[in-house]
Amino acid sequence: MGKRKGPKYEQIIEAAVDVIAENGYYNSQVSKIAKRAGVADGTIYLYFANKEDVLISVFEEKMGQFITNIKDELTSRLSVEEKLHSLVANHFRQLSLSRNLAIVTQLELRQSSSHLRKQINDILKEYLLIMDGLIEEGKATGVFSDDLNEKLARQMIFGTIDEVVTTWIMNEYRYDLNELAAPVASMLLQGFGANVRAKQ
Amino acid sequence: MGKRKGPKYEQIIEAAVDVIAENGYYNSQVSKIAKRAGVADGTIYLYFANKEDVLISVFEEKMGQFITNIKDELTSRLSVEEKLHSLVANHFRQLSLSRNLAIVTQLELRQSSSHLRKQINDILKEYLLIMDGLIEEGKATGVFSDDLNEKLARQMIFGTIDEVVTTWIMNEYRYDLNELAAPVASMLLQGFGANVRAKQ
Amino acid sequence: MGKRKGPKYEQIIEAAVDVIAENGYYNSQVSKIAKRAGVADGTIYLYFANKEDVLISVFEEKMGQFITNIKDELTSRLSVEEKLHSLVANHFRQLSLSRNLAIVTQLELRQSSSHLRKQINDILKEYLLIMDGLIEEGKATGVFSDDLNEKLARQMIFGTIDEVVTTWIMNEYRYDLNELAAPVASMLLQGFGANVRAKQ
Amino acid sequence: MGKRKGPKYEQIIEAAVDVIAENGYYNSQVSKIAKRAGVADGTIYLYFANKEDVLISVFEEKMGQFITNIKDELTSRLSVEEKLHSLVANHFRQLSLSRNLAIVTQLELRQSSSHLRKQINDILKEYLLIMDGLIEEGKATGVFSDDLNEKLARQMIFGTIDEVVTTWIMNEYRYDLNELAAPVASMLLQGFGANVRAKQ
DNA sequence: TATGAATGAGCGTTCATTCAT
DNA sequence: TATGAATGAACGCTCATTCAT
Repeated sequence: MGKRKGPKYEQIIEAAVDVIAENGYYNSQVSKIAKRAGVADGTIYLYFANKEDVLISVFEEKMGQFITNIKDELTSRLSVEEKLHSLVANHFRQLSLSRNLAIVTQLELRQSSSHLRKQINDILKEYLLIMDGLIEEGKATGVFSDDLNEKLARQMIFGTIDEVVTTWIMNEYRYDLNELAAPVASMLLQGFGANVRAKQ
Repeated sequence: MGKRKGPKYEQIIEAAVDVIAENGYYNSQVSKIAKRAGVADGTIYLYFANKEDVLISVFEEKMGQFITNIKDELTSRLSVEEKLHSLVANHFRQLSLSRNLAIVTQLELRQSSSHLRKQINDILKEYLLIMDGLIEEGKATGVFSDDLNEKLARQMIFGTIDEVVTTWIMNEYRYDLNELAAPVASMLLQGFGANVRAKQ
Repeated sequence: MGKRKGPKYEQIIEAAVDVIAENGYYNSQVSKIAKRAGVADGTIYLYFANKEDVLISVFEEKMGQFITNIKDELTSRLSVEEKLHSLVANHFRQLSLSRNLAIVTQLELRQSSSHLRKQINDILKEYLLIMDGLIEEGKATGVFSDDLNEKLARQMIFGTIDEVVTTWIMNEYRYDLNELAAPVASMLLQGFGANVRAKQ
Repeated sequence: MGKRKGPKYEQIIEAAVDVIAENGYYNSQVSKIAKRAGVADGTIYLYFANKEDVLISVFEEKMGQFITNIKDELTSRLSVEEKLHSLVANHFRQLSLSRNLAIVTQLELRQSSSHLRKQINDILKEYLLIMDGLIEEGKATGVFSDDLNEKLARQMIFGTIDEVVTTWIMNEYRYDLNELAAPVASMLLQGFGANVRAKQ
């Protein structure tokens, strides 16, 4: 169990995302995922320890790539303001491009047991660390207020981004999520004490 | 079914909150709630249509009072800044006072089926409308930027508050949530273009 | 329990017939019968030992009157042929007049446990004895064949009448059951060796 | 669900007949049938859609063979009188050979919901059509009266056979059902106007 | 007598997981 | 590796019956 290799592993992950997005978390039986992946039910257990392991792996794989993409853009030499905007824009862009992934991470996977969600949070930690670094840099460079509470600032970034994406899904993608990156980043920066009047 | 009265109704609601907080949403069987409430399984069905109805009622009852409390404080003649601070502080205070309720609303109830969450959203709508009113007032009185995106602003308020509370729970209440109301409100106001330097 | 008196007893019996006819045997809960009878659930148990007792009593009361009616007409001085015709006609007439009773005795009560049906059979015994007497008389008077198997003859009478009524109900009363009394009696008599050519 | 194959399907059908015959229709839980069949509860649902489907299938399988057997004998070149006798004798013989089946079809399955009984009736229809054909032939060949009501005649055949079998079961098989075929057929034929004195 | 709120045993069905092939 | 038939524990809900008032 837990041997990660071969194309089957990927097939199952992809199938899980699609099945969960289409049927909802609690209608996503192992047998349904197996069928969609084109493998037998039992095969799932050759690649994953159990159903929960499949779901965690979905998040791991997908969020791993997600975070890598965001990191990649941040390494370039950008101002803090540009970095925050880049992070938000990248976050929105990636979820815009894969609505199934958006549904799964924003809605369906949150229905999982609190135990599973703790593990998901661990995976998210790397993403949060990126935000932490960004805030630190903002303060160090004098762009953000000295008295800014860093932890709260990060929670504000994540909470806002998260809520904006969720609302977009709940509104059935009726507007372009990408267009919200600029105003969202602007509000956040302003909240942190950066002078962004000009940008808005 | 669905006759709301007597002490049993309240007992069941309270039992449900405790059981869900302690066992998690998907480990909260009807029989467990009944036992905790000190009634027979069947008695649940004299007061509620089904299990889902119990959960919706938990949210209705608790959120109803929650929102009423927040509204009550807002009717006083306060500035927009004071109102936003009051809202955040009140939100944090109420959840500080009932950790089980906090767990249930922030973590466990989100595991419910999307069908149930839609109903929960309807209840939340009233809360969101309060926020909308506040933002409108802020723009009308010139406290907030003219070009503030109202929808996004509300999502920022809700997303931030929500994330702050969730993080507090995930950190096992290791700090005082109430002390975060002022900085959170301040960051939000600043994000909306209000001049709040002095207050912080 | 089992005190048979007062108008409530009758009310409950009547309510049971109606409720069973309208809802079917397995949708006829005690509470439904009580509501229809205009009494509390618990009151049923002041007049009947349990639900099964209600059902047996329905059959007892209704079949008792049913059989009495048939007996009354048979005491008159009629020929065997006339008596058989009278029995069939009377049977059909009574069920024609109360379709709810017909549904209950022909369809719904047969869904009861085999235990209950044994008791129903005991009640029917009196009716069967009437038929037995009739057949005996037919043989004694030479109207029926000497070698007629009396038990079988009775089963033929009952089985035929029963099936004709059931078929009539299954066909939703689309024809007049009463008009079938003459041909049915005629077939039976002929089957028993009576010369009924002229009558048909 | 509903995949009919392998020995398990047969096992479950046979187990159902035995369990129903021994415990009565409403004491025949799925778990009891599964245990008797030597399979897990869940296995039932690999072969049948639900409990009702098991019961319908019992009737389908058993009645299907029952009717086929009767048909097979009727295709031979027999007189109408012989055919009717054959039908009755065959009916009696088959139920004599499987008392559990007799109990199930005559007593227990009649307790099923009217919905289920409608489906059972559909299966029986083929049997009734055989009887219809027989009666028609009787009239066409002048064996039966010209003025015989065909519908009633069929109800007489079915009602009589049915009642004779039921009575035999209620009398706990104390006599040989097969011996009743001749007199029953004779009575029926005579009732239809056939000259059968000689045969009896 | 009469009430009706409360009881709790009982059951059909699902689905994650196993294992013989 | 891969299969998929088989497993059986688990749970929401109903309803006949009781009993305090």
